[in-house]
Amino acid sequence: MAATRKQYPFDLIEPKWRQFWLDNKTFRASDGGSKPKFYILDMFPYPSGAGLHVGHPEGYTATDILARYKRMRGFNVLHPMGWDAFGLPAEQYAIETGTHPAATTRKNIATFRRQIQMLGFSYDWNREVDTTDPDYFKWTQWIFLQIFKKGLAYESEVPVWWCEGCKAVLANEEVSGGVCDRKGHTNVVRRPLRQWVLKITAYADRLLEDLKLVDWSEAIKEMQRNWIGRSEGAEVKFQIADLKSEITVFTTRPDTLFGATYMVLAPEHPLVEKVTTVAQRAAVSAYREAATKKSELDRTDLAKEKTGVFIGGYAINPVNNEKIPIWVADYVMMGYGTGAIMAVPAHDTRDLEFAQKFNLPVIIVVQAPAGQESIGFVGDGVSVNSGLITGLPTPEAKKKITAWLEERGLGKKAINYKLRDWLFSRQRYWGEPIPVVHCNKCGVVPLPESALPLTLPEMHDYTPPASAEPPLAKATDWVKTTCPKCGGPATRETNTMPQWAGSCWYYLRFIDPKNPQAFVAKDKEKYWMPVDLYVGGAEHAVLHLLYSRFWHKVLYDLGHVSTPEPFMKLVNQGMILGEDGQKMSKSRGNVINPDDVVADFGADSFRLYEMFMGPLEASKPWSTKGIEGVNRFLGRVWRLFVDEKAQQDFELAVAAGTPGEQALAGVKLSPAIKDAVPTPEQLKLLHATIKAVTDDLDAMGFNTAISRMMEFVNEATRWVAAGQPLPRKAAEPFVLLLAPFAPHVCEQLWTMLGYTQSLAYEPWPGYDAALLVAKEVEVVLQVNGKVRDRIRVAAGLPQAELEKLAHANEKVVQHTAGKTVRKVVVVPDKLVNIVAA
RNA sequence: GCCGGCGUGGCGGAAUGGCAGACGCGGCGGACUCAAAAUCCGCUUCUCGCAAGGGAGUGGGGGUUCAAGUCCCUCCGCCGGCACCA
Repeated sequence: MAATRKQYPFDLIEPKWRQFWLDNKTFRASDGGSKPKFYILDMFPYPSGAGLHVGHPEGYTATDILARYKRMRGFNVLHPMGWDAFGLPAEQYAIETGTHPAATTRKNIATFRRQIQMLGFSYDWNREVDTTDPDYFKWTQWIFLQIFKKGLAYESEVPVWWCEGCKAVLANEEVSGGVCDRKGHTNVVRRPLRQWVLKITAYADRLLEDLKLVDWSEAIKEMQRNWIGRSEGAEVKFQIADLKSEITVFTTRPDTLFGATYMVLAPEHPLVEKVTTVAQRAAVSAYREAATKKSELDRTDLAKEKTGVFIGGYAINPVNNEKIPIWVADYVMMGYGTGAIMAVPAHDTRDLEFAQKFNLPVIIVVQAPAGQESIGFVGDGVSVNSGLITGLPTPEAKKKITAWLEERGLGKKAINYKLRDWLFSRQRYWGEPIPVVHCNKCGVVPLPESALPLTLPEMHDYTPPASAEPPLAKATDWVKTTCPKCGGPATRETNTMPQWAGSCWYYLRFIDPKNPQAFVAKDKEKYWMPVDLYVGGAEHAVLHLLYSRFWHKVLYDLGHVSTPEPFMKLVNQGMILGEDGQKMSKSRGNVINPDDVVADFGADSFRLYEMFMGPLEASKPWSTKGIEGVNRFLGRVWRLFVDEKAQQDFELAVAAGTPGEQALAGVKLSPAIKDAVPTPEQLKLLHATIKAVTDDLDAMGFNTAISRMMEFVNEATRWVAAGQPLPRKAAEPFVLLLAPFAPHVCEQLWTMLGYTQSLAYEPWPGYDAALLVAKEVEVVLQVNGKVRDRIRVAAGLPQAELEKLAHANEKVVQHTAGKTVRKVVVVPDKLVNIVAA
């Protein structure tokens, strides 16, 4: 590309307008006014050292187009950008090189800001936030204190995932199958550690329930539902034979209680020790030890074959007083329900597999519907062999047996969630310090608000102590403090917050980014919230969105925010793959760098291409040929508008060394653009284009909107080639339509059209529906559903008239000859279908 | 295994149950040019045919309908999520 001629001088146009927008603060949003508000948000990026990736601008371009469109439609638009800048890579880099993470972060942010600004996004840069800025994380800490004071933060000894590779504790969500999600390390082990945990489970029901308030894709809602994993059932107590203890199990199928033929405890279950008989002791301890080791390695590998050991003890089934054996098996997890189950092999796939392997009895207690085998049937049927519930369909049987248990104090209705409390502390340096101290006298004491922000101490050595203590433990001067309550000696908390913390509430700070009195002023919050549209990658479908909804609800309960949900509409952009159709990665060598693309084709082409590739939500491969195509389109637009002679002069001038700005100013409007009256044909095309682009934008159909504009340009080029003028009344609205997509070149064209102000707030063109009504239409004539001819007729012809025309048509006659007409279907202005046999 | 989503030309992708393949890429042909590039114009689902014209066609099979890429059933494949959740 470098050697070939540019389609148009984007290299001069684009920097000029970017500077103009920054200098004039064109996109500053005011916190109020008479216009309706529209808050359109991108998921802010982690500014990595690798710089911007072509995947980032996809969502950013989509939101930018909508932000610009909404401004033109008269909305007061809030469209901000910032940096989710705490995180491990900067800390790793610090460990390797001694560079302070803050310095690395500053540098990376500068790169990201430059690259994002290079694309001409209409962010209100006065609202930029950075999660590592003490003025920002002061409020992250403040919110933590509100959560703490509400009793939703607690300390707990938690067996955590410790990654030997990262030298760091990972959240459950960061480990999959014993492998570290961040870097792919495989040496991840469990160790118990004192941790801060947030009680997100207290909000499980509302997080689930309120999904119906938001306009998100069903797929994402479903993912959240699955993650929360609510299931209704009962807790049932089983007496242990010859012991005073009892085992409580959780089951979703209390109706199958009569079919329970054994019980299983998780290997970690505290009762295992107590119930194991002397004879079984050796076997049980060996099994438990093996299970722990396995769980340290790769749990998913266990999914193959069931294992377990009989522990010697028996339990009494409360419904029929049968003695059933108690086993220990690792297919029961300590972390879910009560860590113990009643096994009903006839109606649970896992129990059946286990029972078959160990020859345990299988008793049918649910009759499957006709034609289905009852053994292994896990759906709803009719209870059999089940005493008082025999003969009842499953839902009623559940209700009745639960009530029966409840009356006798043997059990109760219960609800369980897969969702666990949120492990909130990290043993890292580069995160928000948790603003509490540990006092020997007073215990855990929150810092007073006046002590915020609690900043990180300067350190030279960021390596964690081998003890798995956080690196902050090494900053002894910082750690030593006094208790805010009793004034006695105390130590600071050395854990820091996870990266999720800062991103849990950034959308609120954008509303009031510099407020020193509050995390957000009440009136501004009320004006801007909720976020009308939130766009980001699907990788945050569960965690980020769940955590931030949780914080938002806590703030809502405390009266700090006015809406129960933060994000009204959510859209996930798809991934951009490499030209080979594979995920972009350095190792594959298929990474496209936005800097190169912008240098070759300009930001407008880059934006336009990212939108033209396909639907926003789909994954699609990058194509260099494709971007050449849209670049060509913008070239056609340019040539449609500029005077050919002036363009040649411009090129000569630039070649001769005239400063670009001056040369550009000499480029004049094409003489074909005149104050002429548009022809009916031109008007029709213009209005059809306006309607299509408007409708497509409202539906976020960016790719099809661009197609429509291409069609307009193709047609308009033909007019001009044929010597027709391009009336201003058609040219100007077109520039406005294209402006949200390719703002730089459109601003330039707008200037050439004689305007002295930015087009950013020009009213969006309207269309006249009456102009779209065709006078003549093409009607398809079908015989037995096959197209045989097309005829042009006046629009609005009555059905009988159309039918008559069809019967008279030569081609139709050919295909109906010798047949009897059975039926005729007429769709006015569209088609006639003659059914004949 | 379970839950989502998706299968349309050589490629990216369009199509409120009513003309499948808009738009772009690529390809072919033409104009301009000494020539090339750039640009402009035309053609381009496959197949039979010199043509006129015919036939087939939206992952496979079945169904509903005058009419199905679109709705229903079933199977296959790909992508994403969860994964012994009791």
